[in-house]
Amino acid sequence: MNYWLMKSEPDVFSIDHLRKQKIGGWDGVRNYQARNFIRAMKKKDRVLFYHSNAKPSGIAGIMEIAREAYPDPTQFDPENEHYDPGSPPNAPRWSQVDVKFLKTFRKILPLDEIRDVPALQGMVLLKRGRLSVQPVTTAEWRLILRMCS
DNA sequence: GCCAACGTTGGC
DNA sequence: GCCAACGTTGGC
Repeated sequence: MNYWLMKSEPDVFSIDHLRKQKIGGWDGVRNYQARNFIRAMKKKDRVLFYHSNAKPSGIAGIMEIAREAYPDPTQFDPENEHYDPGSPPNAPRWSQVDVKFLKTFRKILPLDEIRDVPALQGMVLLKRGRLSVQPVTTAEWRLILRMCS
């Protein structure tokens, strides 16, 4: 079992949206490093749902991988804001996964609280602020779940 | 809305 | 292959 963290702006897609629809497609990732993590995800892997550009920004809950990587259709849709005319149809550049809602934390875990926890100083979230899909260690996962459950 | 960080693009 | 210009992310 691997653990991950994925970011979304709640104005666009929040954990409440996912809770209502139960399963959602995580499309629109347009960064190669993030894409490579998407492609490494396995069914049942667990994911922290992070709200970015929020008040406050932080971890809102958890989900799991419901479907492993497949081509993100929005890359071929000229009407879509994530359209990528350079993506070869026979070797699509961008992938997505489907995620399943598991739980909303009673209280969001804000970024500034994460910064205050010594055991979480190594989180990719703190070191690589702009990466929208990133791995989480087992120790980080367990601690965050303990803090938020 | 500002701006720092950083990824991508494209000229050379 | 370098690097300046530019665009995007995301905290504040």
